Formats: sequence, structure tokens, C-alpha cells
Amino acid sequence: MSRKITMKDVAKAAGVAPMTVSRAFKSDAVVNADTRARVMKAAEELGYVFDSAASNLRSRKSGFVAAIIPSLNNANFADTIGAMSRVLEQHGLQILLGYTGYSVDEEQRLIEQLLRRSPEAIVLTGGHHTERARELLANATVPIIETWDLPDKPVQHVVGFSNTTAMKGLVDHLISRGFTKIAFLGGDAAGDHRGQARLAGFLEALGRHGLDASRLISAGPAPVAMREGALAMQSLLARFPDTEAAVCVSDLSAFGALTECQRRGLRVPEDIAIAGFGAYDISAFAHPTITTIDAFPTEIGRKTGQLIVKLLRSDEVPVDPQIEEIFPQLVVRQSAP
Amino acid sequence: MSRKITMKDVAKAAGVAPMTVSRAFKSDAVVNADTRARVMKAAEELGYVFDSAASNLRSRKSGFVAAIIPSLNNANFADTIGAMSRVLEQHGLQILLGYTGYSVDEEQRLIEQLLRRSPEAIVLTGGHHTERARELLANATVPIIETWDLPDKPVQHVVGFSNTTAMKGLVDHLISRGFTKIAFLGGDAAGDHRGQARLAGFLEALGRHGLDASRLISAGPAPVAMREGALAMQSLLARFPDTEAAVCVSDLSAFGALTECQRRGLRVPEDIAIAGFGAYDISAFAHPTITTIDAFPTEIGRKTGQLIVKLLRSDEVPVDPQIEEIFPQLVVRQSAP
DNA sequence: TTGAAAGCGCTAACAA
DNA sequence: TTGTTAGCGCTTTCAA
Repeated sequence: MSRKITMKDVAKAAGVAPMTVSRAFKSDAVVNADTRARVMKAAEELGYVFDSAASNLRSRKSGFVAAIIPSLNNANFADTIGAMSRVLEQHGLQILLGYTGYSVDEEQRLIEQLLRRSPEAIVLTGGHHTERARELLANATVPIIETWDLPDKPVQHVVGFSNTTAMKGLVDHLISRGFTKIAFLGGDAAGDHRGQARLAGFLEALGRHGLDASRLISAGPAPVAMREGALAMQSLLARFPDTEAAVCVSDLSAFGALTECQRRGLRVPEDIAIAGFGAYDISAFAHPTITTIDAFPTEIGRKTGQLIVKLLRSDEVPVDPQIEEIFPQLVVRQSAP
Repeated sequence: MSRKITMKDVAKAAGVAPMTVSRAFKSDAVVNADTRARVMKAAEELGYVFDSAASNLRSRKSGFVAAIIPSLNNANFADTIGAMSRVLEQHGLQILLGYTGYSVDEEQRLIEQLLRRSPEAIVLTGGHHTERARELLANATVPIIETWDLPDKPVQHVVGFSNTTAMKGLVDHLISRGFTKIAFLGGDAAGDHRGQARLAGFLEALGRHGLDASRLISAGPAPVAMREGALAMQSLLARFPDTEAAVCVSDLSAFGALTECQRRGLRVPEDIAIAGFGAYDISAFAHPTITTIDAFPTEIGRKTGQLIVKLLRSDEVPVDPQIEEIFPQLVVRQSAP
């Protein structure tokens, strides 16, 4: 195997200095058009591949944005990452992804690991972190953005929404439609803090209207998906057979709950109404369609990307923490009209 | 803002040479336990963060594995990436993810971009690439693994399965159960080559049994998801109302097709049977449950990760191209019993 | 617009 | 087991 081809080789072939090659490869640098063409031709012929590691080291810019999400396998988070990515790649930034499996300890480990790559910004999901993670983030001198939540004590910037308020809105809707025996199907307290915030909104809405808030079914640790939704519905029907409406922590669990009802011959919404959260595709295509809340994951991603670009541009000037609130929308469909 | 803390600072604080700090941070290096403890303590107190970029440059190891998938928002690919990631992180390797949006041109662009980060291995989805992409890959001196397919002309290593054979098995099953008027709902030829391979398997099975193979509905470019499945079923019922079974390119489109039938009061499978591909969660929870093929995405990911680790270990010794075939399993459920 | 010199922070290679 | 020296490939900085 031959020696690696470097800028020096390209420079020699093109009859210029390495520095000129460097400039030719930087799109916004000042280079004579002919010179650049000559350099690019030489590079192409030699099969030169630009070495980011060396560039990073010298310029102290990694071109990475670290993004940490609970799970890869979740359409909502995938949408956010996709939208963010589309904005960032316009500016030469690449996403370095990590997923926590809904564990703050794993999140801390990921932060430690990702920091070694010198990300230019760090995007987190939610506002719950270990003490050490908060320390690490405080010492990092790059923008930190928390998303998918509206934390009480933000680390720095936020692009998110209140899961509590959003869920409260949905439950208020159910109450306004005359439902009084309403249950919540969700996960346990560990891990999914967004789920807990939704539960808080549920309890708040019921409390305001003086309704019984004891119909709470826990499906165990996150992720709470179809299987867990189906099992939770089984528990619910066993323990509280007279329930009129079941509010689920996500559309996936709502769908699981819905199919469990269908297996038992229960009609939705006539026998029991069901609502979800997240406006996943399935909520629009299930039969019946599922009432849900659209938190606009794509908008979260796009705005997060734009915020990062803005913050990196404003360079050394410290910018006050930005709080961008997203306003989720109630989507009333057949399962809970 | 103060100067960045480097190994030199840690070395001074711990009273050792920078090289000793370097060794202390490398888990498999030979360092006295006391020395290491002292170094780590100093590092912790100073808030030292290891700089991967510098390490990469000098050691010529990036710690990255590039992985390119068609879409982030797809449970099958997410499962593969997740499983691969679990194996690789055990060996200090991090995944650098790119998604093509089902475009080979975008794949080429991604390969160019990812190569700059000096990945230690490159994982691709499928066996269709642009000419230039093949060149780039041929010049890269790292292991290349194609997955989710069994390419005719593999670039190098493969961990995958035959989409054609798998689909043929499913259609053979339908034929053996007496279905003769069978349709295929998929995407168009551009982009999703795995979809095209499945169509080929469909045609092959029908051809072998001398059955009419004209019931082909194209739902347009990938991704073919729930919406496209529903629209395709509309077309199908309009054009070929006497169809007995609809085979869909994926479970998501199968679900869309199923719900379209339900909206129209058609019974599945009595009036029309439906089958999918991929063993997504939804196939097990839909009502009726959906007959599908499990391609074991997790196994693909795990084996790909293991292969990479093995290849990187065997260092300079060139290893013959490895072809690891996965054998998908037919999962017979209610929608096409 | 282009070039020369220096050095980013780490580790390979060698020495002790 | 630990230390010294040099240099990975690029870009900053300054000069022409």
C-alpha cells in the first residue's frame, strides 16, 4: 500500500503551495478561479481525499454537532434529527448521533464520549440530566440546546414545548366532550420524563374538573410502544371496566390499546374512546383514526438547526439563552371525537 | 475564556510525561496502577477532555465506522444500526450515520463526505451504487460491507439476504393456499432497489406457476409507507376489483392497504388477503395481524458489527470477501393465512 | 492572490 | 514502566 496522498502532493502536482490547495478546498476562500481548477484537477487525478481530522485539529473546528436522542427507532425523533440535519448540512455541519435508551446515565456516558470529538454544539432531548452531565455541559464552551421539552432549569437554549400543557389540552377536550371516567396509559416514572410530564398534564386537567384521577396504568419502562399499549389496555379493562376514555402516552401505545379493544370486540370510540400523542403516521391511518397531538417534530428540528447556525455565526459574542417555544396542536379524529 | 487544557497540563499536574497521560487514557496500555490513578485524578480536577481529533491524526485511527442507510425513519434500518452500534461500541467504535433518501447520487455524495473523516469501515445498504461511488469505495483501503441485499457484484463483504428469494417464498405460500389473482403494490423502479428485487421475486413465483402477473400497482418513489399503501390499494380495487391477494413491498404499505380495505368495508382476508414485508411491529399488532417476512434486521446489524471487528483485528492480513447470508422467515398471520 | 513558517494535541518509535 | 523526540496533515498568521 502506498503512502497517503496529502495536500503537499496535490500542491506539487498543481505547481502551487499547500496553502493554496487548502484555500482551493475551502469554498469561501479567495483563490484565483484558474488556480482552483488546476488544484481540483490535480486532486482528482491523484485520488486525493481531504483529511478532516487534520483540519479539525489545526482550525479547532470539528464540523460536528452532537445530538442525543432517547431512541433511534422512533419516528418523532427521527423527524427532528432529519430536519435538523437538512439545515446543518447546508452549513457544512455533520450530526454525530447518540441514543440513550431512555437512561440519563447512558446520556451522561454519551456526553462524555461525544465531547471528545469537540462538537460545535450539543443537542439534547428533554431537560433531565445527571448532576455530572450538567457539570460537563456547563464546562463545555459550545451552545447547548435542549429540545422536546420546556425544562424548569434549562442548561442553556431550548427549542421545545410543554408536554404537560399539551396533554392538558387534550384531556380538557375529552372532558368538554362529556367524558368523565378517563384513564392514562403510560410508562413508569424512570426514564421517560416527557411521558411523566404528559401524565402531570393529565392529572392537572382531571384535578381542575374534580374528576377521579385514579385510573392510571403503568406499562413499565420506556419505550412504551404497541405491545405495552395492548398490555396496558388489558390491565385497564380488568381493573376499571367502566372506563370511557383512555389517554395514551404515545400514538404507538394508543394503537396497541386500540387493537386490543378490537380483539375483544369493543367498539372505539362508542364503547371506549382512545387518544394518543405524537401524530405518528399510524394515527392518521389506523381504523378508526386516532385523536392525537402534533408536536411538530420537524419544526423542532428545523428551528434547532437554525438556532445552532445563528449561534455559531455570532461567534465570540455570548448570546443570551434562547427559549423557542413550539405550540403543539390537538388533532381530533375518530377514536376520540 | 482560558486556554484549552491538554495532556501537557495534566502531565505537569500529575508529575509525569505527557506520554504517560496518553497511556493512562488508553485502556489497554501498560501503566502502573498508581500512576494511572494519579493521572486520572489530575485530569478530573483540571476538567481535562481528551481530544480525539489530535489522537486520530497521529494514530491514523478515527474510531469511526461510516454507515449509510436509505432513511433514518425506518424501524428496520434503525434496528440494524442499533444492533451494529451495540457491537461496535464495545470496541470503542462510533457510528457516523448518513441517509440517502433512497438516492444513489445522494449516497455518492455521502460517501465522499464520510471518507474525509477516515472511517475504519464503511457499511452500505444495498448493492446499487453510482460508478463514481464504486471507484471511491475501491480506492478506500478499509473494509466495505453491503447489507440488506445479496448483490450480484459485491463491492467487498456482504451481510444480507436475497429480497427476491424471500418474496418468492411468500408468494409461493399464497399460491399454495389457492390464491391465483395476486397483485403487487410497490414503488417505482427508481431508488428502492430492494423493492424492485422483491417485485422480481413476486414475478418469478407467478411465472413459475403460470399465473397472471399483470396486477402491478406503483405507488411512486420510495419511501412507500402507509399513505402510499392506501393509495395503491385504491388503484388496485379500481383497476382489478377481482384481486384475491395483495402483496405489498413493506408492512407499512400493507397496513395502509389494509386500512383502505377497512374503510371500504372489505373483509381481510375473506374478501382480499394482504401480505407485507419486514416484520415491523405493526404487522403483529394490526387487526387482523399481517402476514409478512422477517428479515432479522437486528441479526444483520449484529453480524455486520462482528464482521467489522474481526476485519479490523486481522489488520494488515487481507481477508477474502466474506458473504454472510441471512435467511428471512415467512411469518404467516391472519391477513393472508 | 499566493507563499513560508509554525504549531494544533496527540502518539509512534525509540531509548532508558 | 516511563520518558524523549519527532511529526501526523492541515490551517493560522504573517509576509510578499
